[in-house]
Amino acid sequence: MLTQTINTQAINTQIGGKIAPAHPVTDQFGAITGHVGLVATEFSYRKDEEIYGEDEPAEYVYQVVSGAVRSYKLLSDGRRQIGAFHLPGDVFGLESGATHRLAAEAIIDTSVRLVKRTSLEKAAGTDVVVARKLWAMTAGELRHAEDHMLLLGRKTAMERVATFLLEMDRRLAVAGMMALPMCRRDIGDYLGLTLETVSRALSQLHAQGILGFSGARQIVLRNRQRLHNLDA
Amino acid sequence: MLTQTINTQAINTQIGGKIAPAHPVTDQFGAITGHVGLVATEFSYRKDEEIYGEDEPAEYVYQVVSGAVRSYKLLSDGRRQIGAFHLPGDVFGLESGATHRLAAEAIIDTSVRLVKRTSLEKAAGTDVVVARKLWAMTAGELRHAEDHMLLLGRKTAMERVATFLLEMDRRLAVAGMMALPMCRRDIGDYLGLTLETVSRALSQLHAQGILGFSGARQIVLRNRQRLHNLDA
DNA sequence: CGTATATTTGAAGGCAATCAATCGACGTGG
DNA sequence: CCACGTCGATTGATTGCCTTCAAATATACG
Repeated sequence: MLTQTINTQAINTQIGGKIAPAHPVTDQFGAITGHVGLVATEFSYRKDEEIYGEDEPAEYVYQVVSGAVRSYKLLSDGRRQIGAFHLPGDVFGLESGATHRLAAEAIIDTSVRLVKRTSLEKAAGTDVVVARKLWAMTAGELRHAEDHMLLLGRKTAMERVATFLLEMDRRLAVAGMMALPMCRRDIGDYLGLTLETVSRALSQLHAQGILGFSGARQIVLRNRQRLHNLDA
Repeated sequence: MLTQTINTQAINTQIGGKIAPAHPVTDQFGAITGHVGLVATEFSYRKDEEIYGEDEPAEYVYQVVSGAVRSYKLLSDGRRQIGAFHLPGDVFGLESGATHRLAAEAIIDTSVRLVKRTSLEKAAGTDVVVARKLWAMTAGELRHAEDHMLLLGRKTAMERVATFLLEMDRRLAVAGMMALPMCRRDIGDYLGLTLETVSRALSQLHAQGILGFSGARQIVLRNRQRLHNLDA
């Protein structure tokens, strides 16, 4: 399963250069592992590979090094709701309880760092700074979920797509351009829409000159203000 | 503003008899205040009174003693998404950051107990048990939000109403009957539907004999199994 | 008991889903 | 280098579920 075990300090050194270079302050994983000297491990998943299943015991906490991950729930007939996308630098799979409440899959080839949940629990039991950090990370996920409930319950299709584009622009734009790792179906399952509706909304935004394509997943926002206006 | 200040121990004694009699184990507020001897205060709100606004500084953490509370977000044009209902025994308004992410209003006349957020923060800084409890409470809210995203993004109107009824049945049924504190509009704004759609779904369930009414807000579930089947 | 509010029910319309076909991008092998 | 095949994305036509608009009925409260 696990390919290698390396010293945390070495990993933290890597972070500055490789992970989330745009947001060095928000490397929450490193903040924890660096603080208590936990041993982190690296591991890789291929496109569409499951990382963990819904209701599975939460053995590890993960941080995306490269690639992208989707967290989702399924209904019995296959309907899927993606609760979050995890991009380089993001921590996912953190649970206060014993099991994962959503399943996680690699969207593309992805490498992660991971630490045992029990190690974090133990560290939190002796170090209030770690405990505070774990709480803050869960609270951050809750904030995102609350915003997303508003989107899913009350926004129109165009508003949802506008919100999505602004979120992705904020999280993964490099030089004004974003390379989406996920397909239209993933976007639809994140926004509570069908892939066709997502495609139509993007086409409409393209026709209005609000965004440009260089391939279906390479998008450049040409007018963030108008996108904000479409976002209710 | 605040009507009285009373000893925590006395409050905890009250809890057993008055608050959440059906779930004495899950009194998380008492677990904290009892542990570190925080001073709790009681306060009352009238029907439809605001308890705090969205993005307001989070000065207090609350527990419903009696009544009911709705937490919600608004879009600029007035569309509303209720994220959660808070019933007797529930803690709400707990934030890891400095501000409330949702607004809160009393649905009916409501009394709460509250403690200063800074007191809890301080307690969590010296007592890892308190810190762990705060994390667990936020994680519980996150779990509910994740379930609710699935409902809002992927369930049909009838499935949403069935889910709602089973949730309320679990949380506030007494002797097989539930007295809903909230109106149809609140239910609709919780489920991402209109009040008319909620009403039609309830009428249909009534016509099928799955539930009975004694007044629009007094509901008795006559067949939980069939309701579960409707819940995907 | 009367009035205001909440709920139910009906009729019509609209937005997104579904069903279906074409287009385009990418990787492979000839 | 290009033909081919596959998967993903776009576009079109139609359907349908839920919303909107409207009115009647029920409930709560002074």
